[in-house]
Amino acid sequence: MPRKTNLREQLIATAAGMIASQGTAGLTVRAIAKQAGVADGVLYNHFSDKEELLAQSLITHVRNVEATLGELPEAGSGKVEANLKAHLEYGLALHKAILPAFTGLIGQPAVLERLGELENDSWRERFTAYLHAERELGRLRADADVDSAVALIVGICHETVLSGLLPHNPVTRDPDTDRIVAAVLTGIR
Amino acid sequence: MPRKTNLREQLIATAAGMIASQGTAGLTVRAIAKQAGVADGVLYNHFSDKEELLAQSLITHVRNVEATLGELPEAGSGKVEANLKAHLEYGLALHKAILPAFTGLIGQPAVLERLGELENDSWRERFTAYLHAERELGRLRADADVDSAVALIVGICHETVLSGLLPHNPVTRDPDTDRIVAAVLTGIR
DNA sequence: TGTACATCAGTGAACGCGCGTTCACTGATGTAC
DNA sequence: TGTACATCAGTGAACGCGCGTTCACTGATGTAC
Repeated sequence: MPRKTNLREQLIATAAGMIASQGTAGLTVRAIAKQAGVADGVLYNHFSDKEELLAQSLITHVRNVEATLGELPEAGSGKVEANLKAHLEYGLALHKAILPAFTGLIGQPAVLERLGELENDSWRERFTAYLHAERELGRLRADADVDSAVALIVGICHETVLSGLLPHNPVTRDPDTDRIVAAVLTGIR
Repeated sequence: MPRKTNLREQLIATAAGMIASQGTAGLTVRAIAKQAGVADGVLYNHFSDKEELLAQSLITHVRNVEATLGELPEAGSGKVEANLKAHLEYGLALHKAILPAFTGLIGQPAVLERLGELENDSWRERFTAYLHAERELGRLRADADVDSAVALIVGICHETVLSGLLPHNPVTRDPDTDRIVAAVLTGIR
């Protein structure tokens, strides 16, 4: 095992990896230290407490996930259906990788409050901007309620991931993104 | 304080009330016992362990919430817009009251597995049935993708509640149900 | 180059705490005569 | 009716455990001469 000079970064990377594979629920400082191959107490030489390590690791985790996701399409290029589908699938993949880590922290706002530097729902903002641009280009109805469409699409991302986390559901399949896109574009009446 | 003959029911009612006001995160058996005005250990005379009490209390909590919500409209009656809005507002109120209790348990599947007797997303099922009925009555397009519409509406309920729980969002307003309904009915293109 | 000392990141046993859970005990209530 | 005993729901101090955190100590490394 190569000796890293910067133990702080090593601990963050290790914790981020553990968050990715098992979430934040039940994640202990001892488990992180063992995984990193260092002593239990060493984390307090580099962080004020567990929460600071967790907050930094969450940020790293989110960035790691975003780095694996492709680019989002530009307004005006290609077909609207395909672009909408790409945005939806991006959001689904993003939330599937990220939401479990955050839901495990719902009882502890202290960690979440340290995440200010993580500009949060940047995907949602980009998606909103994309739809506004398409509307101005005339590729969506002039009176289309873009903000509601965003809320619907973002919601289905959360809903899909949450349903998978709460085992009370019989079967949870990923939604058919083609059909969702069609429904949002066309409506049901 | 009136002495209840059935301490088991008293403990469930007390815990359900605490779940309603502060969720399941950080809920301890001592806090429940204190709130109920009984000894710490008495719960083990009536339940096998904390999880059994929690599971029963969750069921009671859900039923309490459902009892406060009004009736859902019947297909064919009134206007579709108003009916959809009523379903959406029902779902929003239901999830706002229920989801926080469940998200606090995401790390502990043991409790959730004891909830089998709670027929779970009965609202979702009724909503799906409602939309199918409206389509057969000709009040929705014959080729309307009802299942996707359900997924979108359910999703926005989860999304709204979750955004309120995760404090990383600047402002979380309840969605404008009229606009959401219009967007789902009409689409954006 | 060799030696003595200072530094300081890293160590891991130990601490305090809160949790779920246990169990010897209490004392009100029911029963037998 | 009165008395002795049995029952048992309820009590709460105590237990074991895992957690985050601390801190006296180690030992490799750098520095001075």
